[in-house]
Amino acid sequence: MKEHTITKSIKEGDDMLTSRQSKLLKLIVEDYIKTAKPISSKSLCKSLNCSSATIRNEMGYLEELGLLEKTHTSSGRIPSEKGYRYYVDHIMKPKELSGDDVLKLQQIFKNHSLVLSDAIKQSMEIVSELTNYTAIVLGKSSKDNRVSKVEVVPLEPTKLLAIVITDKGHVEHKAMMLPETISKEEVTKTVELINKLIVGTPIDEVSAKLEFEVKPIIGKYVTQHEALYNAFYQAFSDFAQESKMQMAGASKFISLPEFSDDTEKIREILSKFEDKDLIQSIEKNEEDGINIYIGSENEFDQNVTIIKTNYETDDGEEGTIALIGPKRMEYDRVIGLLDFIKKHIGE
Amino acid sequence: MKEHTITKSIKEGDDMLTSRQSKLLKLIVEDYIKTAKPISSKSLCKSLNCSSATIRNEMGYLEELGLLEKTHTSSGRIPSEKGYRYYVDHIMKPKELSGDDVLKLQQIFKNHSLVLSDAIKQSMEIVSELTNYTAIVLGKSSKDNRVSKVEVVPLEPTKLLAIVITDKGHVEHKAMMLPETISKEEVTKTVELINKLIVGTPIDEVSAKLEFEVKPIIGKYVTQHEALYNAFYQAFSDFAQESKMQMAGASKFISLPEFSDDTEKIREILSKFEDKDLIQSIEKNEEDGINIYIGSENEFDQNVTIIKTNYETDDGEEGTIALIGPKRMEYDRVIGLLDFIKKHIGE
DNA sequence: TTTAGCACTCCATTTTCCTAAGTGCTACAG
DNA sequence: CTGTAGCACTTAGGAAAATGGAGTGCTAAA
Repeated sequence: MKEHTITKSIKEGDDMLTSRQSKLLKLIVEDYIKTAKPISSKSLCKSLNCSSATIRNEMGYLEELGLLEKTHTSSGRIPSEKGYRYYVDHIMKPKELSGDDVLKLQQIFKNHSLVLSDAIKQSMEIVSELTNYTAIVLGKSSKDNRVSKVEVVPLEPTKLLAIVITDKGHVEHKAMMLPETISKEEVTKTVELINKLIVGTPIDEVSAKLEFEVKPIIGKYVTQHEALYNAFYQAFSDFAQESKMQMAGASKFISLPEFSDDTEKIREILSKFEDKDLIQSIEKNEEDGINIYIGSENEFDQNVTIIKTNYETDDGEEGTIALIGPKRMEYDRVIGLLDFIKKHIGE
Repeated sequence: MKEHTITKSIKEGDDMLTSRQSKLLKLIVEDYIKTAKPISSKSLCKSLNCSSATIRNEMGYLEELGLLEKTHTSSGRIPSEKGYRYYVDHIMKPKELSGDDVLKLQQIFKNHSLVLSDAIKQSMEIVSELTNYTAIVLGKSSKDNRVSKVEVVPLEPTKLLAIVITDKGHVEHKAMMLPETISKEEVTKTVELINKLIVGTPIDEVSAKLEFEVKPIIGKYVTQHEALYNAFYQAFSDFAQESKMQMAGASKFISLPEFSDDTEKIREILSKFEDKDLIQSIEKNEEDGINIYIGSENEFDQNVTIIKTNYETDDGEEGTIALIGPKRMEYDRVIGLLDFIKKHIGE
C-alpha cells in the first residue's frame, strides 16, 4: 500500500501488472479455486486494505486484459483461462506438502516389497483421494524396447502360448490356436528362426522384419506357415500397441460444483475417460518438467485442466502421470504433490 | 376377457394372478422399462379391451399384493421390486436377438484370430453399447491353475525376470533385483529346483510348498538364498491374487432418467464401479444359468439390477460376465444376449 | 489516486396460480 | 358378481409475478 508506486513493474517481472493487481489476481484465483463462486470486490477489501471501489477499478483493468471474466453483467469476477495461465506462470509458487500428505505418500514408497510400478499406481490413488481429481498413470508404450527372447510353451495339442520378452523387462504373451496339422517340429523350427532373426530388433520394426525376412523362409519348410505366421504377427502387433494405463477417481468429476447442473457435460467427460485411445493421447509430445494444460490448451476436454509429468525409474522404466481436474485446480498443491512423487520415483 | 373366470389359477401356474392381471403386470413392467414414467390406467385400455376404471381396480389389487407402487397418491403405477421379480419369474420370455444384434456379435466370434478371452471382452463391449448398461467381465481368479513352467530371463547383471506359466495359459511375470553376489549358477540351480518341485502344484498351494520344501533345500547350497527366495515368493503370491476384470460403459448410468435429478446417487454408484473389491464380490456364490439380482437382492447397490452368468470355455477358462443396469432393465433382451454369448463361448 | 454514494442490472428464491393427469370411490348396468 | 361411467379429490409441474440482495459502473469529491 505504501510502496506500490515504486514496485509497479520494476520489482515484479510480471509483464504489466502492478504488484497490487498481481496480488488481486492471486486472491481472486485462489478464492475461486476454493469456492467456485464469483468473487466480489467487497470480499477482498480487508485483504487488500482498500475500498471496494478501488478494487472494482482494478478488476475492470484486469478484465480488459482478458484475465478475468464475469458470468453476467452484475456478477463478481472469475478467472479466465488466460487468468489461470498468468497465475500459473507468474504468480503461483508450488506449495510445500502438508505433513499429512507427505506421511501417506512416504509410507507407500518406503514399502520396499512393492515393485516400483505398483508404488506409483498406489501413490496416484492416494493423490486422487487427497485432491479429488482424477489420476492417470500411463506406462510408456514399448516401442523402443528390443526383443530379447521369444518363447513358446505348449498348453494343449492345438494351443500354444507365445511369450515375448524385451530388454527392458516387458513381457507380452498370447495364446494361439493352431490347426492340428502343424507338428511340434515345425513350431520349434519357426521359433528358433524367429529367435535368430528377431532378437535385438526394436518392437516397432518387428512387423516389417517378420513380413520380409521371416515369412519367406518359414514358407519354405513349414507346410501351414500361414496360421503360425499370423499368430506370431498378432502377438507382436499387440505388443507394440499395448501400453499400460491406470486410472483412479474418474467419478470425482460428478461432484464438482461447476458441472452440478450440466449432467450432459459430466457424461461427456466421463465417457472420455472410457476412451482408451483418447487417454493414451495424453502422453503425446511431452517436454520435461511438469506441464500444465488449462482448458482449451489440452486436447482432451475444454473444461478440464490436465497437469502431467514424465517419470523414469532408475531401471529405465518410463511413463507419464497426470491429474485431470477442473480448470480451477489447486495448482500449487498439485504441483507440489507431483513433484514429490516424481522425485521419489527417482529414488 | 371371456374365459378368465375359468383360467383364473388353473391354466396359468401364476400363483394367484388371473390371466388379465398377469397381462396387466406385463404391460406395466414393459411400458415402464421403455419410458421410465408411471403408467396410467387409461393408457392401457386399448391393450386390455376394457375401461380405465376396471384397470384401476386391478391395479389396486396388484398394489395390495405389493407388485406395483405409486410415486404419489394420484400418480400412475410403477413396478415394485417384487413386481419385477414376479415378471421375471413368471411372465417374461427371453427374447430372440434382433438380426442386427446377432450380426454384430457373430462378427466378433467368427474372427478366429482373436483369442477367446479377447472375444468375450469385445462382445461385452458391444453388449454394453447395444443395451446402454454397464458390462463387466471377471476372469476367474487363477487359484485352481497349476504351475506348468517357471522361467528366468536375465535382463541386467542384477536384474532378473521371473516368468510363471500355468496349465491354463495364464502368465505372470515379475522383475526382481538381486544382490550382485549371487552367481548365475546359483540362480539356475534354484530355478531348476523350483521347476522340479513346483510344477503341477495348484497356485494357491505354491506358497506353502515354497516355504517348506524349497526353502530348506536352497538354503543349503545358495549363499544368499533369502533374496532369491523372497523374489520368487513375491511373484507367486501376486499371481494368486490377481484376477482379471474388465468393464465397459460405466458412465452409462449418468444418462438414466431415474437418476437425472439425483446426482448424489449417480456419484455413489459410479464410485462403486471404481472399487475393485466390490466388483470382485459380484462373482461370489453363483449358481449355474443366468442369475438376476434386482435392487436390494444384490449386494452391490440397491438401485440397480445385476444380471450375470458364469462361462467356461472349451479349454477350461472360467469367468463371469455381468450386466449392471437400472432395475427397469430390459430383462428379456438382456437374457437373450447373455444366452447367445454364453452359448458361443462354448463354441 | 482513492473512495463514498447512488442508480442500475441481473440472478435466485419464493409465492402464487393454474392445468393436466391421475386416482379412488360410489352407484348403476348387465 | 363384474364391469363401467361419473365425479370429487390429489398432486406434480410449469409459468408468471413478486421480492430481495448481491453485485457492478460511474460520477463527483476528498
